[in-house]
Amino acid sequence: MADKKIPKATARRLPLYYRYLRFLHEAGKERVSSAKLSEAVKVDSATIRRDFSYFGALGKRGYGYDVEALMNFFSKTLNQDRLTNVALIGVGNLGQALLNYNFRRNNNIRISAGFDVKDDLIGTIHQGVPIYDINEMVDQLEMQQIDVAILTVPSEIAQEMADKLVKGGVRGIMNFTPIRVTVPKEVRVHNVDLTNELQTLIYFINYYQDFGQNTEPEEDDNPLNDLFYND
Amino acid sequence: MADKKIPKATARRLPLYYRYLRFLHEAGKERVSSAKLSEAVKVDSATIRRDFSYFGALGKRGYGYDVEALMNFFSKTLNQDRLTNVALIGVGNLGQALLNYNFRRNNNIRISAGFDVKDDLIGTIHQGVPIYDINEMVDQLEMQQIDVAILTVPSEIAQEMADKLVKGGVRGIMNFTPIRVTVPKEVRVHNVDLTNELQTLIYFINYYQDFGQNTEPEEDDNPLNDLFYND
DNA sequence: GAATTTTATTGAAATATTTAACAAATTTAA
DNA sequence: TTAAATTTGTTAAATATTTCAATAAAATTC
Repeated sequence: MADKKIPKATARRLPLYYRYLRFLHEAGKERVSSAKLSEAVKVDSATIRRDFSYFGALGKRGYGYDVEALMNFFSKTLNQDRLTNVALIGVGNLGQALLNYNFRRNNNIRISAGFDVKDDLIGTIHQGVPIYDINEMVDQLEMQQIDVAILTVPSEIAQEMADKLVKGGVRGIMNFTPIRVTVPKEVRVHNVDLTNELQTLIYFINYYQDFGQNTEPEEDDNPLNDLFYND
Repeated sequence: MADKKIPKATARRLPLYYRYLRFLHEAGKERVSSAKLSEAVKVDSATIRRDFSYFGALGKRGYGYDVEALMNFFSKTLNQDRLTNVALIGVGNLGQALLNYNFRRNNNIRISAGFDVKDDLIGTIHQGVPIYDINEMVDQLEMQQIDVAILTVPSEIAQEMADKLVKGGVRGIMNFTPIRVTVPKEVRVHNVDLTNELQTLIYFINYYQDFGQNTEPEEDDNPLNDLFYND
């Protein structure tokens, strides 16, 4: 692995590259260029080459990239060569949808334990995943050595649950609650805030009509392309 | 008021500010400082002040910001002063969870129509939302003047559905499929890729910890950079 | 009412990220 | 075999974003 610092923006794109490489591999493709990749993942080809270059020279000039080799490289880089167990905290509405979602299908990630407070859920098995009492959470997390959790509980108990997760040794939290939880700096939190997403989208379509991703042939110059927000 | 362009990074944080202002208002608070806000939303106070300043002088020196006034300002800015109807394309696993999710509770956003191919869904009402045949989609979108859609269909038909959405006049798409759809540049797509999220999280906890980069002040992290790839 | 404190605003500096440009390596075609 | 075409890797430039520092205004305290 490269000993240079990987920019966060680059890190966030890696799964995207990885997924498309898997697709190409499955389709029997042996080589791919940054230009072709760019088309599929909608990231500028210069950015792709720049991203790859942080990891060293992965391609060949005049040739492109070897699909299988690159796929394997990213598989390792993304820890997809070993199974990652994930805990689901809160088996409610969204939680159950995520259980069904089945991350494992194309990935070495699976939800291996669920936790809830509801008596009628505790002790049951959903989609093959056992649901435990939240009181057992710290113990179970330690015992099962789980270090990633998905947090889908009511806002009111989000921080409390985050504290328990930290106590249980979890190092990464995917937080679906709108609360920005406080955790020690060595624990990583990714927030997925669906309401925020929608509001931002609505804001953008009203004020930034020009910046949508465009991959279609450029129409002629649109004065809106330099629209400024005035109010 | 400022006639400067609002940075996208700023725009993405607006809903976060808005939500916390609503909370403060409900709690009867009349004023708030950028420092206090910073604590709750986990964004550096300097960034908050800078963000606000793009919209003009919203606060008072030595005092802070008037909660109600600021809340109302953002309400307008985020179009929360009028109802936004959203279409749900694909009433499956995740789709139904989103129907239950009920964006409307604290927001002027509601899913007002669902679309699917399954006969047993078509014609039914879920959470008060009528489900239509996907063949009626273009017509219904036009008739109901819906301009935002949530896309939760199987990958294979993601592009096809996106095309229909565009034809129906939709200007914003929240895309839960892993496919990066191609749309005209005036249509905005926000990608929410749950598998990507998890993989990135796993990458971060493994890679960035090994390299000791977890001491950055940003550890609580700028949550809003996590989701979007299409900028 | 003067002194002190708080805190927004603003411009500038520091970081981070994306895009552009192009030499070097390789492949392909003639 | 050689010339043309392709495509990477990398440096530099351009953008975008965040953070810092200086200042000024308002509010509070004494």
